[in-house]
Amino acid sequence: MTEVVRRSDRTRSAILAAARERFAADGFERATIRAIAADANIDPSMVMRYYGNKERLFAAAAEFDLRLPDLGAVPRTRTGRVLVTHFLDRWEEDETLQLLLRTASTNQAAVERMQTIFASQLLPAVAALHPPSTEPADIARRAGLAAAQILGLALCRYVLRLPPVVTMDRETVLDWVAPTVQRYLTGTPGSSGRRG
Amino acid sequence: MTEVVRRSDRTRSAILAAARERFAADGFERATIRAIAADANIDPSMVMRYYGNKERLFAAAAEFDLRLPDLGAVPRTRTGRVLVTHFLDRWEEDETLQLLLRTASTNQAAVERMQTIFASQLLPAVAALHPPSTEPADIARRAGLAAAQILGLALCRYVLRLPPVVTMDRETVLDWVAPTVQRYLTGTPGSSGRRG
DNA sequence: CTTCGATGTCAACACGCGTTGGCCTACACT
DNA sequence: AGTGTAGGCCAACGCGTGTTGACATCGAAG
Repeated sequence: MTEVVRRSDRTRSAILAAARERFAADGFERATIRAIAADANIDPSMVMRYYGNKERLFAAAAEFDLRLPDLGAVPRTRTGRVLVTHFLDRWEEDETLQLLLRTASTNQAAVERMQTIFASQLLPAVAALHPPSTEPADIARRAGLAAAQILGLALCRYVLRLPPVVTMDRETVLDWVAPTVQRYLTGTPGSSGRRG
Repeated sequence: MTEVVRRSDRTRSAILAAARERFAADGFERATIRAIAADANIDPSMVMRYYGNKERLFAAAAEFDLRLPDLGAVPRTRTGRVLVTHFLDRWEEDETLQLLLRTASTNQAAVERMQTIFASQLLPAVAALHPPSTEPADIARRAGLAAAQILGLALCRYVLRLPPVVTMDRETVLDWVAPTVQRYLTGTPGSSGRRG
């Protein structure tokens, strides 16, 4: 079974790239099959041929891997900084995260994708920071709080474009936000962050 | 000039209430004039008569006042807790905030409304915590960070419905998030919160 | 009682959408 | 050269939308 490169593969990926761009920019409803097809320089009916319908095209475009590092392998006091840095990178190199954030407000499929990514990618990464005996609810809460902070930052920076949040350079963001995430991951409610 | 109560006022406000509900639940595009009119038990053309078009109806439905307390009047170490408490109340008693959060992802008007609310309501409230000589950029950054944390919490709790964030009771949320906001408002990047 | 504006209904328009099916074209294989 | 098939285009469908204008009804003022 050698992998044959079909001629259609180029078209398929052109459609997917255009779809990601349009969905990220306009959301699910306002991104039209016609516009996506035009961006990919093909006929709208091709989109249907390859992806069946708009929903399935969206599902394909919303496929996403956070590629989280192994948080257990970095110094415990630096996990917050590492995680926030990683997310900033990911936001800026792959528009799929913006796509999900934009569409999740109106699209149930996107919400479910977000929930899945949270449960299957972020949660295990946070769990790696704590002994197996730790209460699952504790770990889940920590992951949820970290997600809230990180997604809120992305929302204000990339979607709402609140001027002061857009202007802040990477280092400033890290200096302020990393300690917060650090506390959520390994600290206690009132404290600044260090704990066993 | 006595205020005359027109018979149409009931209809107007019925439309507005239905519009808020639909926009909050479905977003701008999927909330249809027909559905809103049906909820208000009137004809779709009435909506046009009273609000002109869908955009203006949305603008009317998205009118919002945060009703922020005077942060200068509460003990300095409790501003974080007060602010987060106030937002939790506001989220739950007035669906307009959810409406804005949901629609801002796809609707430019909602984005601008959010930016305006930030600049004209949150920013001054934060400014009241600092001497007039404070750098405006510093105040804006603090307000932006607080907004990111609070909106991220709302996003995960009310829109994405991440289970651990939904489950957390009010007190737990406050114990974790209030110190963060406190630090953003009055602390320094690395610290836990107290400063002049 | 008549009149007239405010309030509300009905039917229809034009448009853009997702989606479909038939047709054309190019290329690999015999 | 002939043929089968994958890749691609075109024109059209049915539908729901925002929006419009003509018509009905109510309630107060003359």
